[in-house]
Amino acid sequence: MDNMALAIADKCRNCALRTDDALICAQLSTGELIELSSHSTPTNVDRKQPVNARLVDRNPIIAIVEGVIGLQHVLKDGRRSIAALFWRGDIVDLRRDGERAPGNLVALTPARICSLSVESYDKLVRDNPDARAVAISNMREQIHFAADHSVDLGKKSAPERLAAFIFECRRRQLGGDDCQIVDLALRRSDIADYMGLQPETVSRGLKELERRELIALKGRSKVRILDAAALRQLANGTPGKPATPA
Amino acid sequence: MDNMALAIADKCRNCALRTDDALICAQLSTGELIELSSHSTPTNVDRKQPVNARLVDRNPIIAIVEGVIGLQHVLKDGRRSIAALFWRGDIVDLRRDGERAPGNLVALTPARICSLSVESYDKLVRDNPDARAVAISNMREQIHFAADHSVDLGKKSAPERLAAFIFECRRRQLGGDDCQIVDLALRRSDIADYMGLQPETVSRGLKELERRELIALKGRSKVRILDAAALRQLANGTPGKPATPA
DNA sequence: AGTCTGCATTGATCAAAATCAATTTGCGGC
DNA sequence: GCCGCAAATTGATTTTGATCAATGCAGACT
Repeated sequence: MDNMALAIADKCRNCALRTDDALICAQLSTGELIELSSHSTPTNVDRKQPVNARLVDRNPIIAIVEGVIGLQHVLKDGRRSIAALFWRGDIVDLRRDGERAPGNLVALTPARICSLSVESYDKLVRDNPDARAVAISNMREQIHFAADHSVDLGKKSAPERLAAFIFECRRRQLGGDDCQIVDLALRRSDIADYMGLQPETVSRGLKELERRELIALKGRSKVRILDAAALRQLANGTPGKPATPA
Repeated sequence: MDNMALAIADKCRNCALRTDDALICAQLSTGELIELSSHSTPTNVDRKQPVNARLVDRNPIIAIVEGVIGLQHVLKDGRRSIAALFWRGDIVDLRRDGERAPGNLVALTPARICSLSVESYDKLVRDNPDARAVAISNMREQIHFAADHSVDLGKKSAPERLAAFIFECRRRQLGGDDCQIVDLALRRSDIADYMGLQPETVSRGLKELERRELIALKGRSKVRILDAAALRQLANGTPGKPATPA
């Protein structure tokens, strides 16, 4: 029992995946947690650093504990795009077959992740219905989110995309959906790569939202939402008046 | 036993979901199939028709039997975008919460779908490990595919997107990955809405691929791949020489 | 305090794709 | 085989955002 307590203390005590009731490790019995923890590797990743390839290769299930991780694809001529963002609680399953390159995970903020072995993860999903429910529901959210993101990239203007991005940040940040102040979390160039824009366009776009009095920029990475309803409208693709005419 | 045989005969006999070993209903015992079939509604949908909203509302799990279904979002000023494509064997789980509009399913070719009740679908995923494996692996593919699609939309040129689209069609069509002739399946304007382009640009882009001798257009909807390697390169984002210079 | 260094912003061009407006082309029905 | 029509193509023009090139700024380090 001391061993068990110690085993948990070692890695998992205080880990958000365990302490937040909605997340995967909170669904586990003590025994399951100990078992899982012996096949998991928690790691800190500095901003801009890729997640260790060897680690991913051995344990291709990555749970995000803290920070933001991007799934990055680099085209052969250097164009970079970030196909998806993963936030606290998300589970990234990197197993894949097929002809297209899988892309690689990079930290877009200082981050903490925990990589799990496929065997223990699959076992959990098989045997623990609560863990399974969390895992499946996270997958479903990822699918729905990806669809929304495709709509953003497919047909929206730069300001619309940025409005959508601000809401994504708000939804995923600790305070949740009712904060007035939103932390953009990523650098301009990462926002650009994620939203299919150039950094300059991100900059101008945020300025434009400010000019329309939908937001106020507070320093480099914080935004105060001034008119949440109008910003939401814009994010959802309502054309949006070209600002208050004189 | 006659009843059982009849019950299967009624709806599920000859259904691809049952006859194709890789698909969900092929994983079920006779009893499970009968049970599921009593909570499922197979439907044909004509091209351009939305999937009946009431049907989706009652049974929000949609399995694609045949044809192509698109998840369509229409912005308030009429811009249309198709966030995802679903092909034979795909399972669409439309349950979702959250602020963004869910989008609606429309048939992009004449299609056949089967809508399942959440209860019986969840029961299946809970109790039948093989069915669960099929369902989860389909979700994982959808996630990976969506990521690839985001890369296409985020940073690729029109010809690159079209090359990627041709490969998507090839991968999902019955013949599979080694066909020379690919059926584009969708109309130009649907391709446009899916790939984040305008129909005119799709037309010009396909012409461009033909000019570069990567493909040959065979009628309106069929394409012969002339140089699969180079086309793949282009799809993957290698700049691509501006055609054979004189 | 002073410099260094990465980011962010700004401004001036440029190019790709969108838009607008006709035609043209196939294809299903007679 | 010939209509009729939706879909596809073509061409001219405009727009948006990318690109290129500085400049500005704030925090880290000495």
